[in-house]
Order: sequence, then structure tokens, then C-alpha cells
Amino acid sequence: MKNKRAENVKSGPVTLERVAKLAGVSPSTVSRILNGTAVVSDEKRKAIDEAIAELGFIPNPVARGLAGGRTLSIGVVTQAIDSPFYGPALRGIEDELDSAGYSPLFVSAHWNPVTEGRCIDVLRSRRVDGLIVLNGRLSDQALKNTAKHLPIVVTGRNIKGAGIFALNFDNFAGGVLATEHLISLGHRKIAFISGDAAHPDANERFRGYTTALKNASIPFDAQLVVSGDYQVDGGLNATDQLLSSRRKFTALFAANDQMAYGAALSLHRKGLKIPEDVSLIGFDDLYHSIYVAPPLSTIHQPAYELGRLTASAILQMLADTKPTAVMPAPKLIVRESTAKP
Amino acid sequence: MKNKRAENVKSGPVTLERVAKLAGVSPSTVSRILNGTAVVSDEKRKAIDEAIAELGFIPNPVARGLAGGRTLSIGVVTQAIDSPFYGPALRGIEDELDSAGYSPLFVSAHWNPVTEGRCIDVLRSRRVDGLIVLNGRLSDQALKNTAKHLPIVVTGRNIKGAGIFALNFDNFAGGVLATEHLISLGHRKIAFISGDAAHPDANERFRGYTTALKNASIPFDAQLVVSGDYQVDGGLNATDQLLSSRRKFTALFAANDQMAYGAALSLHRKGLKIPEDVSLIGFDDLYHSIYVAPPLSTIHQPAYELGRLTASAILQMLADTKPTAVMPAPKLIVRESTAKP
DNA sequence: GATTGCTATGAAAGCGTTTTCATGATAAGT
DNA sequence: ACTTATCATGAAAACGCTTTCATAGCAATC
Repeated sequence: MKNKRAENVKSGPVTLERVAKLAGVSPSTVSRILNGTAVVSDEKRKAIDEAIAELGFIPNPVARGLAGGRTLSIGVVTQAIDSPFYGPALRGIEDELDSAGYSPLFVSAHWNPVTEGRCIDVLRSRRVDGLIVLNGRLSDQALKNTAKHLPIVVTGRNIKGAGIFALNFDNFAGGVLATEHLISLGHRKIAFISGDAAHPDANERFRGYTTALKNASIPFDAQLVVSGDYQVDGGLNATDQLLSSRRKFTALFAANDQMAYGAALSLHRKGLKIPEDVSLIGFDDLYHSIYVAPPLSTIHQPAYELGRLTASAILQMLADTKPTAVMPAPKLIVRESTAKP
Repeated sequence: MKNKRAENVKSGPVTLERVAKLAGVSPSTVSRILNGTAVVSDEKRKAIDEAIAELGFIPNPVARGLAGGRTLSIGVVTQAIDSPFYGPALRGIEDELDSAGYSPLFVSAHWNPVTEGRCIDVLRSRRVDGLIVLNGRLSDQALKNTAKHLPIVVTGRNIKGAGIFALNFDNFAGGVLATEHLISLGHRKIAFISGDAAHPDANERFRGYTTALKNASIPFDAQLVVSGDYQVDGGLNATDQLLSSRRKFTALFAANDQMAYGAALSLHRKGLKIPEDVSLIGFDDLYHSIYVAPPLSTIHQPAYELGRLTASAILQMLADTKPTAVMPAPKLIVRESTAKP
């Protein structure tokens, strides 16, 4: 509809110049109003506002990007666009940026530092105003270097530096929480499926597990720990392995929900019931975890919230404010997959 | 590394003009080489290639977008960036576009036609070269209108027109396939959980169900059909409802996997075993369906493939070729959730 | 009342490309 | 050999903004 009206006035795209002409001012003045970069008399402001409404003018972000160096877009480096864990985070980023008039530019690095570097190059060539890197694989140094050119918010690591803001979840505390939950139910033989050791998160969660055991004076049994890869298959195989080792355990802590799903399947196949025969707890609280049978006890990671926080942090950095975002503490979610032994 | 070398030559960003100067030619000539828009003597071509390598020049897509009107980016309208079904499709799009030097711009319309319209406005203002609309909610007419300005590929509907290409999955055939599978196992009392009636897909699947029943001379029983909403919760509630109606059924066909998950949970809660007490089949073949307990029989939808196909179609349209993409036929995947009654 | 200092505005110069237009050189046609 | 068509190339004009620079107008200062 707007377009139709605009085309009444004069054909062709609605540009800032057209607005200026209609309002009887210079393009500079219109630009100043748009960006709030200078004081403009009320009289002209009004004329311009009207002209903008009249024409249905929308500034062209491409031209803005060229001229001003700001594109109102934020590069988001994720590992896989369809990751069940990061999905909600992306949505959070989208929502937060959207309400500020920014657009996200998503790229997937597929857990590969080289790809990740290329992704960042692409984003920079597209002149994004800032960068969000979700659990990247690049070295701290590499990040610091790019931070010289544009502000960065990273998750999943602790790093300090000019132009960098880190937002990290307390995986250690989460690991403790999950393990303590099992212990408090009366479990003593608690198996653990670890995540990909390349993930710092995974190690932290493991450390939480061992620490909680120690706190409860339960001897650590290396035979009860088997390594997964954060994928469903990994959890499945790990559990098979655990089961065939014939080492007894009454509870199983998988370092993420996906592996817990795999574990559940493995147990199901062996005719073992959750939680009657084995208690199972995961980590992350994926969307589906409420709905698997039985609903999975887990540690909640606020992925959507995380997305919003990273986005608001980058926005604050762009506004030259110190980011204030702080990650919520891990939370234990007890559902139906854990019970007394 | 490249940057360092570039900065040796002369500080500041590496522009096409710098390349031209270094190669001893005019910017126009460099541009022509870059775009292959004119014949250039081998001699100059070589000099330019060297200069480009020397400086590590990367054309600025923003400037290109302004000057040439092509941004090498494709707008992708999805309903939710974190949808388990569309996730793989997005990845497919990303992969396909990436290999052609294009970037996707993802936006989520959240199943709202108004939002969807706004999304398209944003994408157009960002001067995307083409549009992919995954199961959009906008009217055919609205799409045809935008197709006047830029090529569009849509999924989930049949629509023909200049600048529009539709890629549709045969939901009807899928519905028939799933139902026939249950019938061939010996089931006669087959319940159906329908999807959101606003989805054309959902209706097609339902039509497949009724048609297969008719073909097998099984009377249609309206009491065995209950409506869901394509969400897990919907499947859960629908199954609860079905169960409490005390109408007997030995098999359950959920119009998508998510609702099947919900159904599985409901059955689990009531102490009913899959497939011993009830056979369960879904539709979509989400990633997780292999891993739920028991692994879910379903109709495979090639989401990743779909993504690649839409992307390659839009690329073909941009190259003024008629898109050749054709959707694979639905495929029955038999796993462990279906068995003889 | 003359000088100084702001302030609101416009003119014009970018931003880094593509593309049109013009031109001199070379090849072709008679 | 002289005009005409073809071709590679450069100059310059867009593209739609932002931002610097210049200036006219006006209030403040001594």
C-alpha cells in the first residue's frame, strides 16, 4: 500500500533525496534527523517527518553501509545452524537484534577453526558492525586480533580484552548440581558419559562430577567413566560399552542431553527401565527433553536467554556502553528419569 | 596473513582502485575482469590477477550492492530459525549458496503473515538478489507481487507465475504410504492425529490417510481422528483424548514426528507399550526419530536436500536458467515403533 | 558597535563498486 | 587508400547514503 502512494508522487525508488526535495530541505538535514546526529529546528523536522511518511521512505541499509560504515547487521558465528542446542540461542539473538533494528547474519563454522576463520572473513567483508561467536574454535589470540577491528561477544570461554566481551555458563557448577542430585537420591555407583574433550565445557562438567563425588566421599571409579562426543550416537555407544563392561551402576550422568537420549535408547534396547533400573540425567535441557519418555531430568541451560544476552551485549558495545549481561546460574530440572535406586 | 601483506603496500583498505593502480589499468577494467563482463587482453588480465593476489583484494559486497544492485545474498524466510524440521533445510541452503559465493539472510516469520510481510520488506531493503520462502503464510497473490521485483522459490504450495518456482513435497502420497504400512501389518483400527489445518500439508496428509483406508475398504471412523497442532504438546493431548474416549485402536498415525513424540509420551504414561500395545508412525523423519525409544517409523522428508534444491533453484533463476529441481518422492522408513497388532 | 563564538543548514566530497559513454586503435570492406 | 564497423579501454557518472567543510545568521562579550 505504502508503495502505491509513494509511486504517486514520482516513480522510481524512494530515496533520501526525494524526501529532502519534498520537505524543501537538503539531504544532509534529512540524514541528520534519521541518525540524530545534530539538532534540527522543529519546523524542518516536522516537514521531514511528514515527507518520510508521505513517501513511505525506508533508508537503504546498503547505501548506509557504504557511506557510514555501519550496516546495522551483526555477524553470528555458530557451529551448525540446525544445532538443537544453539537453535534457541539464534532465535534469542534474532529477537533482540530485531527490536533494535539490526539484522543477524548467520554462518556455520562446523567446529572447524579454518572454516571459522573464513566465516569471519566473509562477515567482515560484508561489513557487519559486530560479531557474536558462539562457542568458537578459534584461538583467543585470533579473536583478539579481529576484536581490534570490530566488537566481539563470545560464549563458552573466558577471555578479556579490548573490544571483547565473554559470556560464560558455569558448567562446573552444573556438573556438581547434577551429580549431587543423584547422590541425594541415594545413588553411589554413578556412571558418567563425558563430552568431546575438545570442548572446554565438557571438561568442566566432568570436573563438576568428580568434585561432587569427592565432596560426598564417594570413591571415583574410572571404569564408570566413558567418553562420548556430545552426539546421540556417542551416548548410545558409550552406554552399550558401559553395560557390556558389567560394572554395576544405578545412575548415569550424560554430559549433554543428546547423549542422554542415546543412553536412553541403549537402556531401552537392553530391557532396562528408566528410572527403575537406572536413573538418567542429562545436561542442557533441550526442548525435547520434556517430551522424551520418560521426561529427562537435566541441568537447564538458558539458550534463548543466552542469545538475547549476547545480542544485547554487542548492542551495548556498539553504543559504547560496557555490557552488563550476566549469565544466569545453572538450574537443576528434576523430571521423571531420576529416582531412588 | 593476507592482511599483513596488503598493508605492506600501502595502508588502508584494499580497494579495487588500489588494484587498478598497481596493475596499471583503470578501475573499470578490473571490474570487468571480476565480473567477466567484457573481454580483456591477456596481458592486462595477468597484471590484474597478480595485483589482486599481491594485495589480497576481496571485493566489497556492500559497494557492489549499491553500484550493481546485486548483493550476492539470498533472503530466506523461515517460520522459526530453530525449527527441528527446517533446521536441516537451512543448512542445505547455506551449503548450496556458500559454494556459489552467495550468503543466506535468514529471517523468522513465526507463522504470522504480517510478520512475514515485514520480513520480506527487510530483506528487500537489504537488496537481496532472490528470495526463498519456506512454507510461508502469505497469499499467493502477495508472493506474485514481490516476484515482480525479484525471483522467488517457495515450498509447501503449488503456485505458478513469472519469477516464481514452487517445490513441493507429496504429502498426500506420504500419508497413503504411512497408512498402508499400518494396514499391511494387519491394523484395522488406525487412529490419526491431524496437524494444524492452516497448513495445506496437514490436510494432504489427512487425505492420504482416508484414501488409504478407503482403498483397503476400511470404514472411516471420525472418532479415531483428533486434531493436533504439529507440536509435541498437541500430540500428547490428542493421544490423551483418544485414550480417554475408550475407542479401541491398535495403531496411531501422527501427522508429524513431533506429535508422535507427544503420543509416545502419552502412551508411556498410561503404561502402554510401543509397538506391542499400539503401533506408532510419524511423518517427517526428524533427526531425533532414529533415537527415540523405540526408534520411530515414519515418512522421510529430505529436509536438507530440500534446502539444497531450493537454493540451487534460486541460483538457476538468477542465472536466467529454468530451475530443474524436482522433489524426491516420499519414502517409508520402518523402524521399531510399528509391528503387527 | 565591533569582535568573537555558536548554531542550524546546505554544498559537496566521499564510500567502493558497476555501468554507460566516449575514444583511439585495429580490422574489415570496397 | 579511405570509410566504416569492431574492439579494448579509460573517464566519469551513477548507486543512496554519511560526514566534513563552509557559511549565514544570531547571540554573547568587552
